[in-house]
Amino acid sequence: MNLRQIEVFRAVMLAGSITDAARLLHVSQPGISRMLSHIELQLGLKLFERGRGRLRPTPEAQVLYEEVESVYRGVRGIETRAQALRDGNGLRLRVLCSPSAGLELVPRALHALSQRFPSARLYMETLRAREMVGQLVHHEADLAICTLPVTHPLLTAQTLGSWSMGCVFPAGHAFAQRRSVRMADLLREPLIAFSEDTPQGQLMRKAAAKAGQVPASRIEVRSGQAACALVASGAGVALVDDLTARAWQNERLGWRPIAVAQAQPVLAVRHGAMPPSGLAQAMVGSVREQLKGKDTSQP
Amino acid sequence: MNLRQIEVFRAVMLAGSITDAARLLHVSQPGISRMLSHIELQLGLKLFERGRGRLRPTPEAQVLYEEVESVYRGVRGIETRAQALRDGNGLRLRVLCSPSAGLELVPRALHALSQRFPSARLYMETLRAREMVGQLVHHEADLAICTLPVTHPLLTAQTLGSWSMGCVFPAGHAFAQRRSVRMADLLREPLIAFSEDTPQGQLMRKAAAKAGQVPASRIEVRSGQAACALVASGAGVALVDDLTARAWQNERLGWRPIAVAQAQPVLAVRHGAMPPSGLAQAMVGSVREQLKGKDTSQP
DNA sequence: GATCTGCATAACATGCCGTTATGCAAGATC
DNA sequence: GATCTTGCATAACGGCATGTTATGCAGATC
Repeated sequence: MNLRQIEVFRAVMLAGSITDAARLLHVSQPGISRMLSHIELQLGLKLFERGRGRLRPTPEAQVLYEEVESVYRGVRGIETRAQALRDGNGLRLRVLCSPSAGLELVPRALHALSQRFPSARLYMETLRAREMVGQLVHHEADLAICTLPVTHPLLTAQTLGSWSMGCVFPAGHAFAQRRSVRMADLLREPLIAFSEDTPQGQLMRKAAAKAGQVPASRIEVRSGQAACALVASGAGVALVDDLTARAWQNERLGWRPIAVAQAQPVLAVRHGAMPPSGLAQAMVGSVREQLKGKDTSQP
Repeated sequence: MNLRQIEVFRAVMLAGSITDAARLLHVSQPGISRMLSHIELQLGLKLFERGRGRLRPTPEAQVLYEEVESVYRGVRGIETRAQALRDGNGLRLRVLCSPSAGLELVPRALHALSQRFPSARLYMETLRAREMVGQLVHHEADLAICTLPVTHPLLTAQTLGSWSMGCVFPAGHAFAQRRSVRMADLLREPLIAFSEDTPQGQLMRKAAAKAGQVPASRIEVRSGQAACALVASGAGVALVDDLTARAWQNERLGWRPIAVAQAQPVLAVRHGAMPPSGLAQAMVGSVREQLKGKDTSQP
C-alpha cells in the first residue's frame, strides 16, 4: 500500500463518497474510483459496499482507517519537521570561538544568522584552543571559529578570512593621522605587547624581525583585552590583533594596521566525521561575510 | 514526500551507502542515486555529505530519520492489520439464532467457519425473534440466522435455504419404514404438537388444513425441544421443524418429513446501514452450505 | 601507477496515475 | 410514471515517476 493509496482511502472515508473525495483531493472522480478498486484488489479486502446511491464502509474499512489515520499524521509530521529544519529549527548550533573572535566577529555573525533563521537555537562560548578541541571531538560543540591554527586528526579546518596585527593608541595620538603604522615608529612609543610565550607574542616577534626591528615592550600582557584596557587608561600604545582592536575602538581609542604585518588565517573548525548542518554552513558563511566587510568599515 | 521516497531514504540511512541501499531494495544503483537527489531537492535539505568515498548523513538527516522510521513502522502496521483482517482476525462476529437453528445448523456452520478462519473470534447466542431485532438494531450483534420472517425498517433479510415440518417418533415405530409421513397418518397416533398461538403451531394448522386434516394433539408444547423430549420418553409422535428433528435423531428417535409440508425460509438478518464484514459474509455462505448439504444426510 | 569501489549522468522503457468522454443505475422531482 | 439529478464505473489516452543499462569520474587501495 503506497502513500497515495493511503491518502485516497482516507479521503473516501472522510468524504463518504468517491465524488466528494475527488473534490477533496482536487482530482477527477474516475481516478479515485479506479484507485479505490485497485486498493481493494491489492489488500484482498472489500472496503466499501456499493449501491443504493451511497458508499458504505465495511467494518474492515473502519478498522483499517484507524491505522491509516495514524500513518497520515506521521507523514504530515515529516513534512512539518522538514520545514522546521529548513528554518533552522529542530537543530541547535553550538559555536565556540577564541577570545579575539568572540569580541565582535562571532557576535556579529551570530546576530546576522539569527536574523536569517529567527527560530534557530544558537549557543556561543569563548574558549582557549585546547578546550575547543576537546569539545569538538566529543560532539559537545558543532563549530569553532579560531584565530590560530588548530590541528587534530579528527578535526577539519577551513579558512574563512584573515586577521593581522594592529596598533592601538589613545585618541589624540599622532598615529591617528596615518593610514598605517610602521614597526620603526613603535620604538619611540611606550609599548604594551603580548609576552613572547603567547602565540600572539610569537607572531609579533616574527613581524618585528622581518622589519629588522625589535621593539622592547614596557608592559607585557597575555591578552588583547588587557593591552587595550591599558592603552585606554593612558599607559601607552599596544600591539594587538585587529579583531580585538576593532572591538575596542571608540572616541578615546584609535587603531591602525601595522605596515608589514603578515596576514593570519581565521579558521572554522569542526569534527571531520560528522557533516555540518545547514545551520553550521550558514554560520560559516556569515563569519566569512563579516570578515569580507571588515576592510571597508575602518581604516 | 511519498512512500517510495521514505523507503529509499530509510534504506540509505540503514545501508550507509547508495550501492548497498540499492541492493537492500533490489533495484539498481542509479535509481537510488537519482531518487536521493530528488528527495534532497524537494525537501530543500542536504541530507548526505558526498565525498571521501563514503556517504555521511547530516544532522538534519538524523533528525528526519526518526520521523521516517515511525511512519515506516506505521505502514508495516497497515499491511499487518490488513493481513489479519483477511484471516478473519481483528474483527469479531456475533451471531444470533433462533432455538431450532441453534441446535445443529448454526453450530455446524460456525464450526466450518472456524476451520476456514482459525484466528477469528466468534460469538453465538440463541434468542427469540423480539430480542434478536433489538440486538441487531443496536449493533450488539452482527448477524442473525432466523427460521421465521423478521421485519424491521432498519434490518435487511436474505434467504439462505428452507426448512419444513417433520414427524418425530420412537425408534421402533412403523413410520421408520416410510420415506415420508402423511397428515392422515398422524390422526391415528398420540400426537404432540405446538400450541396454536406459537408461530410453528400456525404453520402446522395451515399444513393440516391444506391436507384436509385436523390432527387433534394430545399434548401441546411451546418448543420443539419439549416435543422431542416427550417423544423420547415414549409419550407419542410429534410434529416439529426438521431442523430440530435432525438434531434430536439418534438410535432411540427417528424422523421423517411431512408429505405436504410447505417449505419455510431460513433467513440471514443484519443491519441495513452497515455493510457486512467479510467474516459475516463467509458465515452466511457457511450456513447456506449446511442447508444445501442437509437433504443428503438423512432420509 | 593500476585497480577497485562508489556515485553521478545519460538515454531509454514501462507502468502508475492523472485526464476527458460516456454509460448505467438509483433517487428525487414534477 | 417520465424526466432530471446524482454517483459510480469504464474506456481511451498522456505525462511523469521510477525502473533499466551503459558509461565516466573521483578517491581509496594495493
